[in-house]
Amino acid sequence: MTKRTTEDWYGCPIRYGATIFGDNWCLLILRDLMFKGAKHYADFLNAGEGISTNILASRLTTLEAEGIVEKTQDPEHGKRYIYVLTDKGLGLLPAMLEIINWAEMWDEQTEVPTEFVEELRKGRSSLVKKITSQLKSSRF
Amino acid sequence: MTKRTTEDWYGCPIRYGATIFGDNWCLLILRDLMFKGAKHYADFLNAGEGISTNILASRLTTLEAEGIVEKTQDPEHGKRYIYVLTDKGLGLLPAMLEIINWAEMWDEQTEVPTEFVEELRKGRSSLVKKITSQLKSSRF
DNA sequence: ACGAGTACTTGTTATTTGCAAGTTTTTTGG
DNA sequence: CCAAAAAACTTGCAAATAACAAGTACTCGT
Repeated sequence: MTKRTTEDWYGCPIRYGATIFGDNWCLLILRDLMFKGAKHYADFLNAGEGISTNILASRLTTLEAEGIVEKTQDPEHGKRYIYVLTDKGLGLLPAMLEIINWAEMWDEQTEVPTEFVEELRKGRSSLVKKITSQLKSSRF
Repeated sequence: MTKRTTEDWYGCPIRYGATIFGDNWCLLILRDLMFKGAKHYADFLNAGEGISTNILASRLTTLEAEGIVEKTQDPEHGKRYIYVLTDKGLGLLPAMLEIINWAEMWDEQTEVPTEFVEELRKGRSSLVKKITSQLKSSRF
C-alpha cells in the first residue's frame, strides 16, 4: 500500500487496480469473502494467515472507503457487523479466478479442487455468474 | 511483500498469487513489461511511478527468483541487461486484463483506449493470444 | 581520454508492520 | 441479574521495510 500524490495518480487502470490488488492482505480478505464465506471481523482474523488486528482493521477501512466491501450491522447480534462485497467488489471475481488458474498451473504446491478447476477452464463466465449469484443471495 | 514461514505457506492459490500480485511495484513492473515494451532497468525506473532504485532492484530479483522474468545480457550493449517475461510471467496476462477491465468499469479516472477495451470485451482469449505472441516474438 | 549512460549498492531517515495488551459494548450461562 | 465470554476494535512500542540521496563500477560514443 503505497501512498500516492495527486499528480500522476490518474489514468492508468493497473495503477488503480494496484490500490487493492497490490496488497497482500486485501487479496486474502477478498479471497475469504469470495470463497470462504467470511462475514465477520473474527472470520478474517482467524483465517489462519496471521493477520494482525490493527492491520485487518485498516484494510477493512480502505476496502470500505474504496467501495469494495460494505459494513452493516448484524440483525441477529447487536455489536456485530457483517462485511459483504459490493457489486464493485464482486467485479474483482474474474481477476481472482485468473490468479487461481495461474497458481494452479505454475505452483506445484497449490491445491485446488479438481471440479473447481474443471468448471473454471470449461467456462469462466458461467462460474463467475454462479459464484456471483451465490454471494448476492447471501447478502439478502 | 510479506515474509512467510514455511508452516502454512502451501496450498492456497491466492496466497501464492499474492507473492506477486500482492505487491504494488511488482504489478507496475509487470504492466510495463506487458503493455509498455519495457526491457531495461532504466525503463522501469523512469516509468513515471517514482520507484526507488533499491526497491526496483529488489523486485526484479524476486521476479527473477520466482521465474516470472528472465534477465539476459543485451547483445548490442555490454553492460546492459534485457528483462523479458517467461512463459510463467506471460501466464499472468489474463489476470492483468481482468484488472484493466475492472478498473475501466469502476474507476472514472481510468482511461483505456476504446479499441483496447472493445477488443478485450469482444474476446479475451484472442487478445491474450495476440499480446502473448507479440511479446514472445520480441524476446527472440 | 572524458563525459554520459547503465545498472546497480550503500547508508540514513521516515513509514509501515507485527506483536501484545487494553477498551468498550453485547450476549450468554448460571 | 450478575459475571464471564464474545466481538470489534484501539493503542503503544519494537522491528522490518520503504523512500531518499549519494556513490560505485563498468561501458560506450566522440
